Amino acid sequence: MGKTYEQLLLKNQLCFPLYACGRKIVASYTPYLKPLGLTYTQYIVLMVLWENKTASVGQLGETLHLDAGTLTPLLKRLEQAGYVTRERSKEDERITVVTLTSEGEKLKEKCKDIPGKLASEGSPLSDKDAKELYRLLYLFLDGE
Amino acid sequence: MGKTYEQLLLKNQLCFPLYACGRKIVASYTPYLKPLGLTYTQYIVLMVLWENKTASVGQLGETLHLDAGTLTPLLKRLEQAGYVTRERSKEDERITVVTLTSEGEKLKEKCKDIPGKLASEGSPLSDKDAKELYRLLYLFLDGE
DNA sequence: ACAAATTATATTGTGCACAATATAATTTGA
DNA sequence: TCAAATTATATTGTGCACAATATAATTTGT
Repeated sequence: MGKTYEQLLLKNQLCFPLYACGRKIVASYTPYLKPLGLTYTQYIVLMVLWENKTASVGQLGETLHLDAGTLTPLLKRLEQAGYVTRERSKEDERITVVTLTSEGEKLKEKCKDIPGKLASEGSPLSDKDAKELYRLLYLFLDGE
Repeated sequence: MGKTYEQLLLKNQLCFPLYACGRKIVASYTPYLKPLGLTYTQYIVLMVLWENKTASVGQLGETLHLDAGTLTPLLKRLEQAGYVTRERSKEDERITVVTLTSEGEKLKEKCKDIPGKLASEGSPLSDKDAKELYRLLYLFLDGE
């Protein structure tokens, strides 16, 4: 194996574990979300709304790094399920305002123990390592 | 905001940056892969084959943490493009053996500079941070 | 004021990603 | 030995994820 190709080895790249960890996160939440009829992406959209009650499609996209092509159909499904409403802003009709319903608010109570349950499954990371991982991930996300 | 809900805050969770970084990795490779007609997942499948020339669907899945539902159609597309062949093993006909073609081998040459180009875009991480991130990600992946 | 540029969202199309199920080949055990 | 269990892959169906494009509303510049 020539030196030239060394960096093409899976084990020498940061990209693969990042990609794999991203999918592992979704997989680890799924057993807790599926009984509630939620996907992971729907869950993090709801997390934003549990903090703010209301948000535009654009604000959700900026917060979660997702585009309208992902959010529009997802929000329609959440609307169909009765967890949010979608209506055009009166001030600026280009904007679609997403608002949590009382049913959506109730879901917060059902979800509040999920992070704790996942933590108690025994994370392979110590508190110190988790903090460091958190720092490095945000450095990677926000940097450049 | 009651203490009970604190752990539901996006900013307090490790899951979101992991999920977002996974997608950012795919997005950062895409500009280099798309001109070659490849997706990121196809690229990492080819990386395994560039190392081994041949692999079963199951071996690819174990290495990349992907299941047959993802791999079968992806491999059919790579076969269609002429980069791999798929045939049942003579010894055990349950196994589908995926083999790199000479066209697939040629792609390795075209891809060998991609990691370097991405690195030169200016990673927000120092070498030391990148090493530490690598360690923590594999701890998270392999642990438990 | 009003045409051009910009902004915000929606739509369309392709390709993952994975759960659930199906199918065929191989292995195991009474 | 041969039925039951296991293994490896394929198929089906749902839901992202995102590029490319479309559309309608708003802003900008002259």
